[in-house]
Amino acid sequence: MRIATWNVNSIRQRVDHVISWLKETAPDVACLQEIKCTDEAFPREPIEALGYNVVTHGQKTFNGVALLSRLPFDETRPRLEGDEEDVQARFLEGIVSLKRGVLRIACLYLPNGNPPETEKYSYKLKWMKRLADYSVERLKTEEPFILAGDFNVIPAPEDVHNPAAWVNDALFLPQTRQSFRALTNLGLTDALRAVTDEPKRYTFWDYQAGAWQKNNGIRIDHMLLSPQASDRLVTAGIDKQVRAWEKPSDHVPVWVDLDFETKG
DNA sequence: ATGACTACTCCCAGTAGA
Repeated sequence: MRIATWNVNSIRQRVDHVISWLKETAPDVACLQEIKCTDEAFPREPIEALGYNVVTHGQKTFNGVALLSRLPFDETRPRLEGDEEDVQARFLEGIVSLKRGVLRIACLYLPNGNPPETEKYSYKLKWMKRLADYSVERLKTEEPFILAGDFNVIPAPEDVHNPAAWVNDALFLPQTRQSFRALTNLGLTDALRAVTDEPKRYTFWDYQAGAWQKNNGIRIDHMLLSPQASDRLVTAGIDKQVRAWEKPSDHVPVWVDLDFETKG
């Protein structure tokens, strides 16, 4: 089965792209970030028409995440535990049943954190700690799960065109990368890096200054697999081609193929 | 280089993104 993630930078601007991409890549489950609208405003009909169940956790103007699944959801839950005061719509998990057992998919939009000397950065680091705490709890179940989304983390120098330009940025600061490694050190696998060491496998190119044309990109959209999901990893990829479409998102989709049997 | 581009919003100049 195929699981994918994509920061669409406004679902209302990008619904035609999402429809074309769903037909092309045909994920069983897709995680969307930055839908930038309320649940009521989400254009669910054209997506449901392709056979997807749609669950959203949106808010006006900013953030917002959605889960699309061809398999029915046993359960879905918005919000990352660990801070009742956090009202930003950045997390939505869903559970689907497989032929044997279940698979949990967490769709996340991790805070950007810039500028680093402000509370935006401390919010990012706290959010990453909450994500680690969440992962520790889920790992105890020994059931397969996936953290999929826009992590706003450049894990390593080979994941950025010009590392020197990013050394003081919240996406690449040592403490940010350390917090990302804290996740992988728990036993979660960076799916793309499990299948290739190739540098420059980017998922984001800025709209400005011809970044796409110069391949001035960064790899910040990731899929982290629990041990029981990683055991089933067949391959992973990046749908780079959508960045060349007309009026694109600045991010492109990332996906994994997992050898799980589905029901029916 | 206080830039560049895109999308949001009390509909338009200000904010946010990365």
